[in-house]
Amino acid sequence: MTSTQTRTDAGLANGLRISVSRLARRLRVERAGDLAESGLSDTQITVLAVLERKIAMSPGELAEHEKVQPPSMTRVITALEERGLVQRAPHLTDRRQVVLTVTDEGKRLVNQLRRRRDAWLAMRLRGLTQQERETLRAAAPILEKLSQA
Amino acid sequence: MTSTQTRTDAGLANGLRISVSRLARRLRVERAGDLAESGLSDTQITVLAVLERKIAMSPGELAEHEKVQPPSMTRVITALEERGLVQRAPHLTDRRQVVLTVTDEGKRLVNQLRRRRDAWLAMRLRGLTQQERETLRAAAPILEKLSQA
DNA sequence: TATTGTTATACTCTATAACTATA
DNA sequence: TATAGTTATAGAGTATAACAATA
Repeated sequence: MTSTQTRTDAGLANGLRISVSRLARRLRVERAGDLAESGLSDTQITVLAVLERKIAMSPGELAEHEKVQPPSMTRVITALEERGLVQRAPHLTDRRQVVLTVTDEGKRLVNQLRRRRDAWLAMRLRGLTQQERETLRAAAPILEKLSQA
Repeated sequence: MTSTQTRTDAGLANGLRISVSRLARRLRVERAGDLAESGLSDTQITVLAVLERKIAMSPGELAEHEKVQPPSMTRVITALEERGLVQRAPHLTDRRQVVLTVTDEGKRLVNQLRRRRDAWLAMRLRGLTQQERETLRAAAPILEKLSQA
């Protein structure tokens, strides 16, 4: 299975899809420990991380961004707020809207989780040759581009 | 975000983790349509695909492979059997065990889903330069290696 | 009348605990 | 007594429908 044919373009699509999906799955499994330890669900962590980067989003924007329905996002936000990780505040001009921001404690947690997630992969990367790391360095932005709309 | 620092080794881990996770997520979203259309859940499709490649596995082996508990796998298998996609048969020597095989209809469905999943990525790959595709061709087996234990 | 967000409720998937059959 | 699988039951997460407040 490791040597999936990637010579043809169709073969490349198949091989790349499998290897990317498999590594992503492994990354998820590796962070499962942190997930359990933090007591937050997968979506909760993702939302917290999004908010930490792009500040002051509304629940509606977040729901669309994360491809979940608004009521589901309400529950996620409520859970995060009860843990003191995010804060709801009224919108300045439109009082129907809610503005969300990450608390200092939320920021601390996000950065802690982020570092831990990178740690596993960084360790595995050290087991590669210099040449292989160069290849991945070149591939990363291309993978990023592929995922964009 | 696209130009995540990948120059340092720590930066590479972070950039690679993000790009791989994001593309995998995109691949999941893109196949969500097929998933809904087939009426099968994510795990059901995965199990069917595993069985189609490595024939005659037992429920217990599958549960371990997919990192779910045995009762969960029982439900997955039952659902697939009711759809006529897999078949349960008694083990030849140990009558406690169950042997699973994919039916012809199951094989047809797996191959159909597989082709459709590759189609989206193949289309995106055609939008890259020849040079970029070469880089990904070189990267795929390295990503595969990273995900191995 | 349209929108933003929430509450009420139901469904899907997975887990733990208890049980049956076989080794 | 241990193992393979199943049944019974509960919990987590998300969805749809109905509702409240504001534009």
